[in-house]
This record gives sequence, structure tokens and C-alpha cells, in this order.
Amino acid sequence: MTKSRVTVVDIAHAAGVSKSTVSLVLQASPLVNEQTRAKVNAAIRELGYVYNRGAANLRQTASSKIVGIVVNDLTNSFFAELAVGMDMVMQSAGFVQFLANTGESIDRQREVIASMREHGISGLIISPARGTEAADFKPLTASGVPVVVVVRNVAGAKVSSLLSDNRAGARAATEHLISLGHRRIAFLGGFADTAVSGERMQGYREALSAAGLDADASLVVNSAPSRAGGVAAIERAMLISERPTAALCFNDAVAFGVCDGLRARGLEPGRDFGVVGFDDVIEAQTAVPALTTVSVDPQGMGRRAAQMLLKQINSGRVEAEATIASVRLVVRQSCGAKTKTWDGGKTWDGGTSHDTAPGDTGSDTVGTDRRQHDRA
Amino acid sequence: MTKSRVTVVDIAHAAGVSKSTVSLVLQASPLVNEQTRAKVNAAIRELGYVYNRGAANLRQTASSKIVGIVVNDLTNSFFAELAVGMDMVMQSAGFVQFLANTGESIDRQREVIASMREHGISGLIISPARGTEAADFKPLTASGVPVVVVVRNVAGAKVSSLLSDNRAGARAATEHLISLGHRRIAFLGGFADTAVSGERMQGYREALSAAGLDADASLVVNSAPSRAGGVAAIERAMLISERPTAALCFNDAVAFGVCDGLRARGLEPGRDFGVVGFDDVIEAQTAVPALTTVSVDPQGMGRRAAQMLLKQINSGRVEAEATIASVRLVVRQSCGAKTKTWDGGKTWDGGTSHDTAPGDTGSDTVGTDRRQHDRA
DNA sequence: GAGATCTATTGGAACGTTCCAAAATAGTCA
DNA sequence: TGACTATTTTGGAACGTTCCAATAGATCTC
Repeated sequence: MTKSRVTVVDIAHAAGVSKSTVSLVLQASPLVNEQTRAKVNAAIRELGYVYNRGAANLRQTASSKIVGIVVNDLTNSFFAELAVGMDMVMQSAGFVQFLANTGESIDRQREVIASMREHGISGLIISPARGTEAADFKPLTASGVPVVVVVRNVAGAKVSSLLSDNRAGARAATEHLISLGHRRIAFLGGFADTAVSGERMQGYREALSAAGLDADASLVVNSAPSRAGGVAAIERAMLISERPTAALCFNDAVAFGVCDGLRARGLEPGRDFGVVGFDDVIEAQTAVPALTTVSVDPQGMGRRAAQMLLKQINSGRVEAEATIASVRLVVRQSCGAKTKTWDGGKTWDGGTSHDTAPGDTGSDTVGTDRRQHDRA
Repeated sequence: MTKSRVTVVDIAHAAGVSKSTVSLVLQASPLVNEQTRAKVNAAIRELGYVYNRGAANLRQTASSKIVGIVVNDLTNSFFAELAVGMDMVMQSAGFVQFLANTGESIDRQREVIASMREHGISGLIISPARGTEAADFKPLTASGVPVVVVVRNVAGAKVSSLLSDNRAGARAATEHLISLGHRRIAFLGGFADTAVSGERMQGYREALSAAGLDADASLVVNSAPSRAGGVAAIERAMLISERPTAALCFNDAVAFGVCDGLRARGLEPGRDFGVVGFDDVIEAQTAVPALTTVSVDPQGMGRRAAQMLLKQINSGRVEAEATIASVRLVVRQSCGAKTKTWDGGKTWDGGTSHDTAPGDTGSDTVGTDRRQHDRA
């Protein structure tokens, strides 16, 4: 059934030319005569030839047109969207991507990176699993394969990175809650030992102290960065003697869980308790109440990371570049700020029970992109 | 910087053996002497050798250890989980996967399949974009590459398929709502022209007619199969003169949107209106109220599809096999059935306003797997 | 009409593996 | 010792591409 592959030689034979000429046609070289080109293309169609990139990649000058993408949790829509953004850019650039999910397992991560390396990727974008070390990228960078780290930084790694401005975003979100009159603001979800969580918590603390509020450690409740974790976190937060009236959540998944948990105890998010998320996944817009959140634009971030990688692949230069993408606070209903009325059935009244100056409406970009160069 | 690649010949030289011996060591052949093996392995570590699979794949007997995975919408958590399931199995089997998102674009799909083919995939799993035709797989199957179609069937394609029993699932879900006393049950979301939607609607109609209820066409409201689509669908459904009291939703995303829309007009899902979803994505469990849904187990389905593909790759025989996976109804809170009390704060009372016999509690598997063989 | 200058085309040697046939080495037995 | 096995090892020819250097043919220039 599976007859032996059709190769350039077969095409050459059928078209009455040499294999070199066929190769030139395949590369759309201007050197070849139009009639010859037509003949060759006809033969290609006729015989059902498929280009064998593996063979072409053997010549050491060639680039494989394959990149690797490694993410730590594809079931989290933030990372799924990140991957989709990368996919868009890579497809358009004629690249095809290996994608692997590590599920936060360092071992799996090591394995898939090794495997991708054997298959000859010409670049890698990775959202590293917790506990990833700079040494994990060493073999890759040593052989000149550019690496872009996204979302989570890896200390000491001489690779490019694209992170978001977690500190500024968290600070802006917290300031917003303060401007709405909240004085007891919790920080819910996430693990304290991760860099991302640390940065967001720092922004949260900065805003509190700038407003002269003291950072009560009991208001910080760690949990898994998931919807279920959010439910657990708000439950624990409500046990505190002096209850919080609002919360900045580690990410949107946690924020949704917090909303679920509030409802389960008869509290309506937005009206009885201010909730702010982080990431701005698609569902944040359509949820009821719509989630006030810090927009990181995961798809855009994915696209941008892909562009960074492509630039490095094409330039041949491996120059590590650290970019911190700006984020913006998107004010919707869940924080309790007064915004446009909601048009589904009865009019939504976003008024809070704290009766303060109305907060910002719409969105607000925080900080600007910072970029710094570094020799690899 | 990027010195020329280290090859088997370099290893052979360093270890004082021939390249053939190195090759045998790489393949863990029992033919080679233990001491020699040790020497070679030492040299491999020493020189930082990386196996070049591309070169190995040139020999026509070899299999590439690469599979392609094509999904129509990775931002939908159903498909993200499907992909994660496949990833798990493929990683364990030592395969690496190209993953591409088509976003329902037939053109993108054609491009990525062609691209993957050039890179030498040894199998493909695809959740086809709307409008995919049997001819789109022809080039692949003609060259002996096994293809497994998941989730959506492609009429006339001589490839393996793994679908879920949509008809039986929808029927069971509808019967459940009927047993709770509902008489006006809507079918919300999805596009009527897709096979999956058609099957689910068929199950819905069967249950209605079996119960002697007439299928009022105005109770079927199409919309995008997304959360936003669900909001839109319930809004339109509430405009019907004789309002529905419950709804079977095309999928979980729509069901969540329906819950959002209900709340926006002051109705509480589960208490004031019965909502049933389809798919059982992870959030269905933790949402409040927890979503009653037909569990398709996307991760399990992904794993199963991957196993089907691997079996075909390893056997060498391309024998099309059509499997229809059974589904089970998981009764939680959103349908209004009496279940275990909810333990978050005040006790949850799931009683409906329709005061009928209590529905099933727990889950219920519908039908059994059907399998049929077919020559390719 | 002999170079020179283009334009098209073409062998052949890589690239890094595998695998076959063959050879080298060591061990066994009469 | 010589024949025979069993165990290890090894050249060398693929695999399907690219790319360099060389060539052939056409056109132009003096």
C-alpha cells in the first residue's frame, strides 16, 4: 500500500530535468526558466510529491522551521490563550510548533525539552514549571538555540524574557479598591513562593502602605491558583475576626472561585464584597457580574513572545532581551464601582455599600513597557 | 559560538570504536559489549552529543516519533483538556506532538496539515474545523499515515473516529429534567448545522416525544457555543410567550452563560430555572451552583484517541475503527434536583418550585461503547 | 569570429543516521 | 591444530535534500 516515497529524483525524471533543477524550483529560485518551472510543477502535482523537510534540515546551514512551546498548565485558560497567540504568529511565519504541557512537573519539562532538541527545534518559548533553574536551559543556549521565557522569570538564566508588570498592576488594582472606600482588603490565592505571586503581593502592599493602611498578614490567604482554590481562600478569609470587604485575587480563576464562594454564603460579589482579578481571560467580560481585573492580554503576550523568538531566530544573533509588558486595570462590575448600566433585563446597579467617590470607569494603562538589553 | 554539531562519528572517534557501534549503543542493542557501551556513553556525555532524529528518519523504515494534533478551538477548555489528555499519552510513549489551532478556519487547517506532512508526522489526531471534508484527509491516508478524528465526525472519511454518544446523553439529560417536573424545556446554544448539535438535539426531541410532550420549535434557540452565546440565548428564550422553566444547553460554556443571563434578570439557576450542560469541563464541579451536565470526560477522550492512534502507528495496519464513547449524566445543583447539602455557609436547598419526585442523585452512565470495524 | 557575459542547467559531494553483509575475535570441541 | 560457534565490531551504501563548482548554450562586443 504505502509505496516508496516520491522524491526529487522521481520528479526530475518525470520532468526530464536534473534533481538540482527541481530543488531550485522548490525554493522558488529566480534562476530557473519559466517553462521548466511549469514542467516541474506539473510533475510535482502529478506524482503527489511531498517535500521532506527532515532531509533538507540535514544540511547544517538550514533552519528547521520548528519551534518548541512548553507551558506549565494548558487547562488554565490563561495559558491556553497564550499558546493560541503564539500559534497564530508561528503559523503565519510558516513555522510549526511542538507543544507540550508539563503540568508543573520539572521532570516532564526536562524530558520534553530534550526530546524537542533531538527533533531539531530552532527556538523555544517556555512558561516554566515551578522550580525551573537557569541550568535547565544551558544545553539549549549553549548550542545556539534561542529561548524566550514568558510569564514566570527564571533567575540567572541568560535568555530573553517577556513578563508582565505584576507589581504595578496589583498596585493599581489595590488603589482602585481603596478609592472605592475599602479599608480591609484581602489578597487571595496563589502560592507565596512563586515570583509572580511575590510581585503581585508587593504591589498590593505598596498600595496599602501608600494609603496609610497597615498590611495585616492575616488578610493574605494562599491557595492553589485555581477556581477551587479561590473558593477555599474566601472561606478562610471570612473566618478572620475583622472581615475584609474586598479582595485582590491572584488571578481570574481564583476570582471566579471567590465569587462562587461568596454566593454560597449569600453574598453578592460587587454589591456586598469587592472582587478584583488578574489576567483578564475571555470569560472575565461575559461573567455576571463582569470581572474587574488587571488585563495582561494573554493572547497578545503570546503573539509578542512569538515575535521576539522569530526575531532572534532570523537574526541569528542570540541577544537576551528582557521586556516587562505593561498591564491595564479594566474596571467592570465585580469591584462594586459605578459603571455603565448592565443591559440584561433589569438594570444593574453597581453601587457599593461603602458609598464613596465613584472609581475610574473604563481602563487605565499602568506604567509603560520597559526593555533592557543584555549580551548572551 | 555555535560550533559544528557533534555527531556519531565524533563519538566513535573519541571512544575508539566505529560509528556503527555507537549507533548500536544509541539503540540500546544487546549486541554490544558492556565495557564498550560504557566507553561510548562516557564519550556521549563528555562531548554533549545530541541525537539527530531528523537524520535517523531519513531511512525509510523508521517512524518519526512525531504526531500531529489539530484542534478547532483551543481557547475552549473542552478542547484544551482534550489536548492535555493526548499530550499525556504521547509524552509517555516517547512521542512529541505538533499542535495547531485552526480557530474553525478550513484554510488554516489545510495549511497546517500540509506543513505537518512535510515534517513527517507518523499520525494525526484531529478535531476538525466546521466544513471539513473527507477529501482533506485523502493525501494523508493515501500515504499510509493513520488519522483519528475526534469529537466531530467527517462524513465519508475512511479514518478512525472517536465520538461521544451525544444523542443518548442529551436524551438522558432531558429525561432527567422531565422527571423533575419540567414541561417547557428549551434547547439553548450551538449551531443547528453541525453534526454534534444535530445529535444532541435529536436526543432532546426523542426524550420529549417519549414523554408525550410536543417539541415546540420556538424552544430551540441557536447561538455561538460560548459563554457569551449562552447569555444571548437565554435572553431570547425568555422572550417566548410561554416561557421555558428549564434548559438543556449545547455545552458547558453555554450553560455558564445561561446562568449569567439568568442572574442578570434576577433568577437563580437551580432554584428558579433548571440548567443542564454538556461536556463536564473542570469548572462544572466547582461553579456555584455546581453544574448538572453530561460528562464527556474530555481528558479521558484525549487519552483514548491518543491510544487509538498509537495502536495504529505501531501495528502498521491502517484499519479504520469507529468508536462511540458512552457518556454519563452527572447530577449536581444547577438542574434543581435534590442532592446532598452544600457545605459552604448556609445550607443549600436544591428544591425546585415544581415540587415533583426527586430526581436521580449521582451519576448515571448512558449506553455502552459501540465499536465497529471497517477496512481502510 | 573569438572572447566575454549572460542565463539555465547539472553532477556530485555533503548532512547524520541505520542496517546489511562481512569480518574480526574469542571460546569450544574433537 | 583445525573446524565450528558465538559474540562483537565494522565498512559502506543508502535515505532525500542542498549547494558549490562546473558546464552548456545563447547573446553580445569589439
